[in-house]
Amino acid sequence: MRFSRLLVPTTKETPNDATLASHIYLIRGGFIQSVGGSGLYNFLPLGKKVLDKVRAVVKEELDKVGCQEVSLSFVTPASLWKESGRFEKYGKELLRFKDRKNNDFILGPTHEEMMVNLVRQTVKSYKQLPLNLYQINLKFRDEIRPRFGLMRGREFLMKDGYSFHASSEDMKREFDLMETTYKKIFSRLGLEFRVVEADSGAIGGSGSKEFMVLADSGEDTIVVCDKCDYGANIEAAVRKEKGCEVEAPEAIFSKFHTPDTKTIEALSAFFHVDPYYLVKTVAKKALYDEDRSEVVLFALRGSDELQEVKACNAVNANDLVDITEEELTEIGLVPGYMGPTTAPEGVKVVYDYNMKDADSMICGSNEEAYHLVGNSFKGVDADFADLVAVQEGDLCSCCGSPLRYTKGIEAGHIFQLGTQYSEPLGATFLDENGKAQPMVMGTYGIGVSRLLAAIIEQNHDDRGCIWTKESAPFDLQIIVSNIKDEAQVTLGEKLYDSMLEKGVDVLLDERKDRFGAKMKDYELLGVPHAVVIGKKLADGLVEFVTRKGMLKDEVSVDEIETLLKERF
RNA sequence: CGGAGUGUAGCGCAGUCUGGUAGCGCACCUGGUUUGGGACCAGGGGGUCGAAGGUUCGAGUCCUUUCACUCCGACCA
Repeated sequence: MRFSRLLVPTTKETPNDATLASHIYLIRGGFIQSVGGSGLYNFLPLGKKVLDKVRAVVKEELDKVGCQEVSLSFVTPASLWKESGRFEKYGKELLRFKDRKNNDFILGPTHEEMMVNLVRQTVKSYKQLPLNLYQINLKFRDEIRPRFGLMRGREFLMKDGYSFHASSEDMKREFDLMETTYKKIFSRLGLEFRVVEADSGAIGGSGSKEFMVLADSGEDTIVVCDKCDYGANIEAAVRKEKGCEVEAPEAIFSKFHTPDTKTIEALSAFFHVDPYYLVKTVAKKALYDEDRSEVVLFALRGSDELQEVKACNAVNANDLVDITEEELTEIGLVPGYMGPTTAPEGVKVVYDYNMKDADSMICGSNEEAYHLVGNSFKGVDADFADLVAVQEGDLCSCCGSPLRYTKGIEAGHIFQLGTQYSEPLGATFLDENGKAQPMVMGTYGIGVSRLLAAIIEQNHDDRGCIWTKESAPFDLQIIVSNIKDEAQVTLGEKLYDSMLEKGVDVLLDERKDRFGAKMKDYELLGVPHAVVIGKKLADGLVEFVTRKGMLKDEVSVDEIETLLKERF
């Protein structure tokens, strides 16, 4: 491609709404263009090229392990979503609309229903299983707050795959195969990533793993162990049971006057007791289907923090929301002095596992200015669940080393779904005995357009993008410094032709602009390598440039063509 | 959804307080000079000032309503 013919509107100015490096450089480099609508982008020629390259890597690796690509209709009849129950459940992220006949439709935010529908119409026998179908198509999610350019857009390109099996064991096998395949994909794209345990969220299912591209700008906090392989999203992270070096306070059960002692810190100071021996009671309102809600108290050790996603899962709620002090008072709870043992009738209490058999605990009395000391939870019959947010420095449950936090961009997520879609949607097959069974499913996603952002988050400097080998919009850029210099032009054209002939995707910068402008554009676009043909041509030299680090090697004119032929 | 802010040329912004000819930089077009780090000179094109209503002789500017977008938070495969 000739630069003079390429539509790449590079700019010197940073768009005012962009804060993330990937957002800034993708726009300044003319890869994408804001549509004006929130979270919507056009892909310009260069952006489309990169997108296609990433997409090709994904497709290649999936096809290699027997996955088959399909393309499902983006506009989806709502009837399918009503069948699965998600038409009501999915919430405002689901864009609903009507056609001219007043029928309900949605724009697909994910395609479990569509794929199950496809399969239930075509697969009838165990002999046709297993099956792994995927598509790389647009998704639309009407996000509350789209941001960060391609990182969290409303319309985005996603690879979504679905596998169908006759047994859970076979589904597990495919799940592991997908994990391996995803690792290959992210490695080929040159990404530094980590596979972590994850919460399954709205998609549901049992085991799920996320593929986190490591970047400080990532929106997810992940907990990792440096000694072993353990890694988990904070929403799902577990730790080795925590003890306390300080001895338990000795006290017989009694009520204690504790005025103005409403926080864990204050309580700890008041009694000179480690927070480990205090009960933290967090009240939340749990929301369920059909506007049903209930107040739940979550009780955990004062040294721990509540992890809301875990808490939400513990009560099978759709969502947890905060409660105001007024609401608390109304149902008979005393803010600052709540305790799990004295909760009013009808208020559900869930204990964290670390509270099991806890002894010598101090907790609220649910009476203004009083706490209860000397509580024992030995043998208490109650609801227990994992509720704690793993902290930095907590110990790894696998190897006992300290855990640490890091930030990641969720680029892929794989789920063991089971039969939660196949059953309600009636996707069954006949087994060897001629008996109808629901298919066991897995589902696997990769945020393809988000990957562009992730690649740049991990690979950029203060001058622009640095694309990795398999994601780069071009393999090589040839820069003719001064097009008035005939010798430079001749050599540039010759190298260009020879690279084209070899099948190298090469960009020839033969614009009239000055050297500085061309280099700025080169740095902004981030093609991995360039040949600069400039003033030193008079001495028989050109420069071979590596974008990463902007390394420049002088190469003699006689050797450059050979060198390029070897490298590309 | 709560808090804050912004809408003026393709992009980045000034002008609004104190009403009176629509401005600047980048980009774009023409001509010329220039060519190793985003050149220079001269000339030029491009605007329903987010929308609707109101006040006024006169509104980008004042008043009312409304829409959109952005940021922080909450939220989120």
